[in-house]
Amino acid sequence: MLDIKFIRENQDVVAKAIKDKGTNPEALAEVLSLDDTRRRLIIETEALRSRRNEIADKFKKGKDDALVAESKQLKDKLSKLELELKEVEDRWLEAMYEIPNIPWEDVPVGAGETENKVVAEWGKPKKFAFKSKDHLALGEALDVIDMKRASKVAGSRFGYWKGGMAALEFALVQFVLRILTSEETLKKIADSVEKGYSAKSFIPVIPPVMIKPDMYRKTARLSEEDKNERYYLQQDDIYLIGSAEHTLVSMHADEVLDIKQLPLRYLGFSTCFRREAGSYGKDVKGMLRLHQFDKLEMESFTTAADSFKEHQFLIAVEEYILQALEIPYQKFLKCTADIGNPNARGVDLNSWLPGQGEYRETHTADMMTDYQARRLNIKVRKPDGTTELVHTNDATAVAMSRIPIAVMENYQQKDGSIAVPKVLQEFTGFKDIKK
RNA sequence: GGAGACGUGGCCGAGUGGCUUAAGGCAGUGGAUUGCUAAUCCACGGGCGUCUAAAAAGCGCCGCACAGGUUCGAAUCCUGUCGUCUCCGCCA
Repeated sequence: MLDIKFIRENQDVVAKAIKDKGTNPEALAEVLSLDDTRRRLIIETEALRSRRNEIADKFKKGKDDALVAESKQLKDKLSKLELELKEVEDRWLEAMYEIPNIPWEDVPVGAGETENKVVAEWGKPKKFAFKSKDHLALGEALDVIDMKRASKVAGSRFGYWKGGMAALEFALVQFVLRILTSEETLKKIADSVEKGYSAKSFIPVIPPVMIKPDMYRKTARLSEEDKNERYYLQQDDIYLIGSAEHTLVSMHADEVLDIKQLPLRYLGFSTCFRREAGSYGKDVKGMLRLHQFDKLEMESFTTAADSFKEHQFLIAVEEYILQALEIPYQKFLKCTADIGNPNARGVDLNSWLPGQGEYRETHTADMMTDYQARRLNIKVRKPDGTTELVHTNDATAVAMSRIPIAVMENYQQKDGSIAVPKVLQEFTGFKDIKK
């Protein structure tokens, strides 16, 4: 959510953001008109309350029947006004959620995914001296993927990872955990962003995978559109998370953080749940798009001054991981329509998947500025004693079905076996996944 | 799932219907004083509205888990919800 004062004073900026992001064009006018009504009602109710307090004060000296009558009358008027005010405020808040975050200055204006800009490329697609296969063919032959039985048991878009590939996931977890808790490694990465930038370790977290509706709303990840994508457990009025981000960012709701704690970095490991309601017919083959996958997610809380650097830092971490795994990728600066409502900026890394013959999204980094923090009410106390909203950043460390797929397809060998990337071998304890 | 206790500011903690402008303490920030440090003293401390070009100051309203209710008046009484703790039950 944006600051209403900012919206009032910068209507042209907000209107441009709405246009560039392609969100509801009515929202701005609605917010402003509801805001006018809201403030008018506030003034009226406060006048009545003020008079009521005045009367109550006089009763300290003695009772007065005329004043009792007046006060009773005030109460009637007040309860009507307060009801009206609450309705207007609810509607205003709904409209406020529809106003998107303002895109950062370097975000390209564009109407969809195809207008994202490639800003960097690392590695080259490998040429195989034999006929390469996709992960499903490889996995079924090696008996490390079983989608047929998953479909019998759970339905479409589920899979079993088995044997060597299940072990590979645990190896990836340990590998990433080691990098993100090593200040020595992080220092190199942080210095690449800006000499001397904080190399503070990430705190590993295993967060809840369920979240209350109200809290979900406040993370700006439960818009009407988002709801189609979420699993909701009616019996318990609770949602399954789509990413660890959702329960990590809300962890500090209604808190005032000490500036010495910042940057506060978490590495969350969780299963992620997605209905994939809008993706019928897309990626139906294989493990690329599932209802359920595990993910290591980075989440940072920083001051406003550091948030852009932190965003770059998280991207640098993502790149470090892909480079260590020797997976070729392209780096995209996402355009206004593709970054999403709460983002000020977004960067994707698309990894080369030989079996698909294309680069596919494996990482995403979101810069949220104070958009999430405002509704979650997360602040930081600055050295001068005042408080300001924190800025939040989130980014993928490793998304499990996609990186394992990238490993399978990039590391496949002529005999159909899969070589384990060097950096993972100490964690798997084996060098190949064979029949 | 059952029984009980509890939920007050950044933190601790008093407050059982109007003497509360939420006491007092700790931490923080600004200032005064003092060779330095420490100590002492004073002030400030959340949100919204109003005023303002913007702010500050001022004024008003709200704020004692959340939502309702009773009352001229609620942190205080009542109801519901959520959460925490203790015990019992169930359970990996």
